[in-house]
Amino acid sequence: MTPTFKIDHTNCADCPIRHRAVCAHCDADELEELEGIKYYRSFEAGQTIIWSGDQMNFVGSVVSGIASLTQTMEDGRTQMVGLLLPSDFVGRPGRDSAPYDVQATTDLVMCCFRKKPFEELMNTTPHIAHRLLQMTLDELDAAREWMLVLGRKTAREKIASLLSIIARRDASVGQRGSDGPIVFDLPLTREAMSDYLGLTLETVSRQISALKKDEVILLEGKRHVTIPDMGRLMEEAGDDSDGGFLV
Amino acid sequence: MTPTFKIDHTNCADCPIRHRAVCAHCDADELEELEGIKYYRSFEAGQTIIWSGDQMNFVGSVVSGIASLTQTMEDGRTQMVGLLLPSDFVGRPGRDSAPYDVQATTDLVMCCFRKKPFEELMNTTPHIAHRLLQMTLDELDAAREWMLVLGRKTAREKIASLLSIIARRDASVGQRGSDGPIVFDLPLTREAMSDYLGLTLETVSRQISALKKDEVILLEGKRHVTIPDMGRLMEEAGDDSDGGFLV
DNA sequence: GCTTCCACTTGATCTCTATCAAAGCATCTG
DNA sequence: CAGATGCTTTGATAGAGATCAAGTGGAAGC
Repeated sequence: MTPTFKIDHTNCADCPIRHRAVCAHCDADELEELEGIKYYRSFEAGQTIIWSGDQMNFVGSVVSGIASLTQTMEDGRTQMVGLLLPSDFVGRPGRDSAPYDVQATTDLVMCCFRKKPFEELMNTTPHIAHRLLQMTLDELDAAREWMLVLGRKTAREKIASLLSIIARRDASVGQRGSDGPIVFDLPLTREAMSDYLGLTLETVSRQISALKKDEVILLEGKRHVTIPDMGRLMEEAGDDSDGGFLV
Repeated sequence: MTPTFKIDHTNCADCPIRHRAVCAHCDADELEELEGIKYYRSFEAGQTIIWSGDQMNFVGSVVSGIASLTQTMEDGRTQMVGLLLPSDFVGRPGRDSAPYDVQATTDLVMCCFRKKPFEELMNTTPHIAHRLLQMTLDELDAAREWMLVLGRKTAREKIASLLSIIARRDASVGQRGSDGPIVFDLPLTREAMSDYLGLTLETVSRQISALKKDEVILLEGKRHVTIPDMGRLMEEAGDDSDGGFLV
């Protein structure tokens, strides 16, 4: 349901970026110009990539690892407002400063493009502008879906919602549509989850324990999750079985 | 801080649409083509314009009145995910169906464009595509700012946040930057506010009474609000005094 | 004028989640 | 191995907001 542009990845083995991203590898034919302004950056877990208010002189995609967008109040309360998984786009063409902190939640590699030349390219290449609009609409959908989670769901439903997003994005590659169990490692600390869900880390821990006790999920160690029945998890999340499209 | 495109409205008296919208009036020079596919629609308060999942065969701007975007869970819990004030854009170029209900919160007039021709125009007119991207980025910023409100603010802060948005968007026209009191009529019922804020209507009512008792706001009747000190209200909202850019 | 209706207010109580506090359990360090 | 450190779990308690239940007040209709 997601892909707006069908990109053929068969000749693109070393490209980690999936359909939604703007990627020099995938579009080498039409976007050779990007090669010149492209560079890679690595970050360590915990590192802040951009502070809220800073100049942001690049755009880019996540290659590997996880980044988060967070907003912070003066008194220290924080809310994660976006979770960037591999292939997700970061950047605000036409804008100068970042309205939120961007942090590396795990070790992270990004594929960046200098903003100025990227914008020029965008202005002369309708294709890119169009694709960016589609990506931004996707992000907007995800943000709005998440508003329902934050505003109206219980702690237990919030956890189930988060798990089902991560399961779908992280683990389902190669398992699409299968009914079997889904297995993955949680890429977030309990604290990061609490920042995303508008909860405290204690509540996150308690609800995860409860879902485990009720066998909605199986836990090995603290991070290794097995979901025996995805449908059951989505019921717990309060989603209709159809399944959304978050983040 | 908001306008990305400076449009001169001095010769545009009958155009209700402000800087952020795509508007045939304002851009008559370059967008004459739009005239042919433009039409107006009126709705009564309470009417549903689009149901979640429906085909959405137009895009458009709010001319007068207020519309809301809401998501609903199977058990009836609802969350408003967007509030559309005059000049705001509705529509998802490139998408077929709506992911949420669109409702007229007050009597409403919209300026619509048939989607197909609008999209064709968009594909051949980089200017429009570019402007749409900017508008979508604005909406994304607003949605993310609202995630902080939903996830981390107290009921009192939520109400103050909502009042300060409405005050800035609704009443400040012609009062920009002034330090004097701000006066406006609340365009939302207590229930609509509760849907927007992730609260119950009783809590909304109690917190409004509390803000009134503490003289953060003055109330005449149930809807007529005076804000004697905007700075005070924004402190109550937990915003830094700079002031955000919501909705 | 009286009734009805609707949006709103206010009160009493309950419950979920936050808060405060302590302890468990890996991994790393010396 | 002992100790430190970081992430996590669990327990006890408190508090913000939900829920249930009346009641108010203004506008519309008869």
